[in-house]
Parts: sequence; structure tokens; C-alpha cells
Amino acid sequence: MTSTDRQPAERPAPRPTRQRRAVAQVLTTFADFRSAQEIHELLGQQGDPVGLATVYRTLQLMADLGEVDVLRSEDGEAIYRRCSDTHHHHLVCRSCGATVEVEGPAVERWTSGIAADHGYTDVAHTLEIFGTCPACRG
Amino acid sequence: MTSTDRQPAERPAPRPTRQRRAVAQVLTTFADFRSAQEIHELLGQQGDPVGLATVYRTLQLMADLGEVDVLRSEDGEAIYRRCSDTHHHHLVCRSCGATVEVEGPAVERWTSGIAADHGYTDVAHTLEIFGTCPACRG
DNA sequence: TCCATTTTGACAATCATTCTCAACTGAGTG
DNA sequence: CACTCAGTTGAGAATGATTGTCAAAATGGA
Repeated sequence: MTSTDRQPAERPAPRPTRQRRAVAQVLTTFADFRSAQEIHELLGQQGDPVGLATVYRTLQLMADLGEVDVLRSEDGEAIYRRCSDTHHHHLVCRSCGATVEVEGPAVERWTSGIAADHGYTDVAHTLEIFGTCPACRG
Repeated sequence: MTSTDRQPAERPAPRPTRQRRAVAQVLTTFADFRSAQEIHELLGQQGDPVGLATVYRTLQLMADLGEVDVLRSEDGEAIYRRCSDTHHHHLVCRSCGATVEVEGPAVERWTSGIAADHGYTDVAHTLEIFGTCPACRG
């Protein structure tokens, strides 16, 4: 082997290609969750076209590396966003879609506590709140 | 109008057909989450064939009525199971699927509080916790 | 029983996601 | 710089869950 030892499970180390840089870059342009299709669309619009399959592959790669969060929208679509420093949830109007980002240490603590009580590790959670916003309350 | 007043949004009241009874019945034969396809399969095996489309429709109907819980497996498939009458959430093992029902007044209070703070009404929420269960921890 | 309405089921249509595979690229070497 | 090779890409086919279509069948009430 060469001068530098590698990790036991020698993974080839992803190459920094134009496409990967582009995906990483768009991810910085929004703070909420977007589908792979939307991200592919955004890339095209900003003149940095990346094949849809590549967008999927890149997003998956980044998810494996822990660089993006993956969630499932209510209709089963995978949605992604850069792994933000602040973890938060969404309060969504079921009528007009208006979204408010909310956060609550209490919930975070509660979920990890519950999980720990049952011996679960590597805990993550999803929480969305739906309601009718003031503007839609005719 | 006739003798009995109806709800403002008059919904026709689902009919108790053989197919619906069959779906409701298989749901009692297992305690964990199954996909619509699996349920359709089970029905066929026990000699109560129900069309796949009908299984989907029935499951959706029951979900709307709050008679079943719907979740998304990690690969985006919708999975169902009969639910207890009490409002609760799920702690799911992302490896083997083992599920624990959990509840927490604190979370309920927190979500309605947050929603109220922002003027949202008719509030509902979804919360799932994912982790690795003790049995799946090497 | 007869009718209006709801349901069903076989099959087509969607749609997100993954697979295939030949062409292309980046990084290191001589 | 030319060369090589494993890692990548993209267009399009393939997959698979879910939904839509619509004529035929079942249900509940008059």
C-alpha cells in the first residue's frame, strides 16, 4: 500500500465533479425540503444542467455521507435539504400551504428519551404539524 | 329536507361490502405494518380475493376515518395497520421494522400550543421516531 | 321488486426512482 | 504532454407502487 493508510472499508473517495459541485451548491440556495425532481429542475434553470439520474445518485451519496437530510413527503416522495445546523419542524397550512418553521427542544428531548427508554439507538424523527392558518379561516 | 338533518358536508356513509369487511378482518390478523400489496396477497391466500385497486381504496378510506395507521417505509412504500383508538405515535426500528406505540401528552400540548401561537386551527400532526432497536444492534 | 347510487375489478396510465451501458473525465504516471 | 483506468455521467429503458377509467355488479331504501 502507498504512503497513506485508508479506512478499513476502502471506499474510493468520490470525485469532485462539476455535477456534484452544482448539486451541493443549489442545496445552499434554499432552506426547506425539495424533491430530487425539483432540484434537477432548479439546476437546469440556473444553467447548470445535471442529468436526473445523476441528481438522484448524488443526493443519495450525500445522504449516505450525512451531508443532507432525507424525508418522505406525505405522498411518499423523497425530499432533501442540506443538513442544516438547526433542526426544526414545519407548521403547514393544509389549505394554502403556508409554512412556518418551528423548533422545540422539548420535543427533541422527549423523542430521544422515549427512544432510549426502549433501547433504540441512532434515533431520528419526523414531525409535521398541519392546520388552517389565520388567512384561510374565512 | 327530510326528517333527519345531515352534517353540513353530507358524506354518503360507506357501505359495508364483502371486500371492506375482508380488509378489516385481515387487519386483525397481524399487529405490525403491512403494505397494501401484502394485504392484497393475504386476502387472496385466505380465499377472500379483493382487487388490488379496491384494497388501496379501502385502506385509504379507513385511514381517512382514522381506523388504520399509515406510515411510510424507508423506501417510500405506504404501510398500514389497524390502530388503537387512542392517539399515539410510533417508534420504528429502521432495520427490522419492530414498532412500539408511544404517547406523550407533552408533545400533544406542545404542538397545539405552537399552532395556536401562530393562529392555526384544526390542528393535527404526525410524528414518527426511527432508530435501531436493541435486537438489531450487533 | 325496482331504482339511484355506490363499489368493484381488470387494465391502462402515472410517476418517482433505479438500472443499463456506452461515452466521458479526472488524477496520476512516464 | 500522451496514456490509462477507475469513477462518473446521461439518455432512455425498466421497475414498481399507486391512481385513474369505466362498464358491470352489489347495496339500501321506496
